Amino acid sequence: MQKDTLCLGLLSLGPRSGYEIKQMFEGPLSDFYSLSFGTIYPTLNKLQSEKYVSCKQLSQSKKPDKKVYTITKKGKDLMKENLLGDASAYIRSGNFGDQIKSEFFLLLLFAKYLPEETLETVLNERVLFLQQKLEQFKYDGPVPSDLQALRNEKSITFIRGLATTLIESGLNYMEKNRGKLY
Amino acid sequence: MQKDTLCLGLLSLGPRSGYEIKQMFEGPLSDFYSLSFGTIYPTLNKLQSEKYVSCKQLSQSKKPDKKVYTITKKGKDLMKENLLGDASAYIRSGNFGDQIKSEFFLLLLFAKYLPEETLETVLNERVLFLQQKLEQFKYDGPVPSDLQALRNEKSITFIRGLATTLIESGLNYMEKNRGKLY
DNA sequence: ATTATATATATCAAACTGATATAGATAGCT
DNA sequence: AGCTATCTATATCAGTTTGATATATATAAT
Repeated sequence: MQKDTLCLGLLSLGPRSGYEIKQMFEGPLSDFYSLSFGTIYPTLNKLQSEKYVSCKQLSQSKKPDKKVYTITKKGKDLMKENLLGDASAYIRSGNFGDQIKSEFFLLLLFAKYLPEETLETVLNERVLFLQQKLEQFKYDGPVPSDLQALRNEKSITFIRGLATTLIESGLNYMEKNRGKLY
Repeated sequence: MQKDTLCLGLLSLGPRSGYEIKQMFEGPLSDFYSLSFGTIYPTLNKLQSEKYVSCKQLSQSKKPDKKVYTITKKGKDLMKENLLGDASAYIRSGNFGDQIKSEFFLLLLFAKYLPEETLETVLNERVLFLQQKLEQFKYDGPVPSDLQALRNEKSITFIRGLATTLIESGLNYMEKNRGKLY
């Protein structure tokens, strides 16, 4: 997805600063996508200069100033147009679409070059790690207020449920079939 | 995973040209990882100049010349060293690890901006697409001989099985819960 | 006092991709 | 025979993106 469309989409959930957009990528979106500051800040500047977002400079008492961006009518129109135009391309992506870029799968591919006890440790730690992920996805407690907007999206509920299901069946498969790697 | 380690790993399965390594990424590895020609060719040149691989220029009668690379003892040692050293980092990656980069999940996140009939089409096509993927992973027929080496790896059997399981439970979830998106 | 951490924006070298260039061969169509 | 398309094969490069670093202020912990 174009960085422009993505930033507009996140701003459509409510006004935010670049730093806060990054926090979304590191929090609730961290398993699905990310953009770096090096992409976010130039994108917001470009969107502002082309009037897709407006910007208010806020002086905060105990924190540095921040620039809060709000999506404009023009920006919402562009976002909708881009989503519609590119929807068909996104059907074939990620999490069994084109690419997963899984370093873990690559490591398994070359598992025969690891000492057996290393492989054992690796698989044990992977299981632990996935169990932790599962807890994270299942956790329904309070989140920082500026992230609650995301949490409340119907689509986030759907995606969290899907992620939970996928991790559970992956864990199950690993526990039943890890013997095949030796 | 470092491109060096990855290329050495693929060459450890048998001597290959840069073009043939790319074919692996576009064939049996396409759902898990990829590198472009712009990365593969410079990497092979660097590995050769540092004696991690040797190179034979082959004149072919009906095709362009090709450079076939073979991993050396020094190269195999480096590969094993790197795999061991980085193994713990790869435990927390992809397919529920750090990042999926799923354009499809992003599209769902903004599903409310799509007309209802578009969303319906998108979900239907995603189901069809995943069903096709499932067939691909289940297919056990003949593959080009230079890719058979990969197919025969124990780890590939494990990973294909895992992918099949994940797609199946993902499909199942989507069919049962798609109503939650409207 | 010092170190660590958090908020906040900005920049940049290094890495990587996607596209394009080059070149010989084959295959199908008219 | 000529034309277009596609495949094998290597190479290069502009444009994009990341990961790291710089800058600045403030709080919390040791």
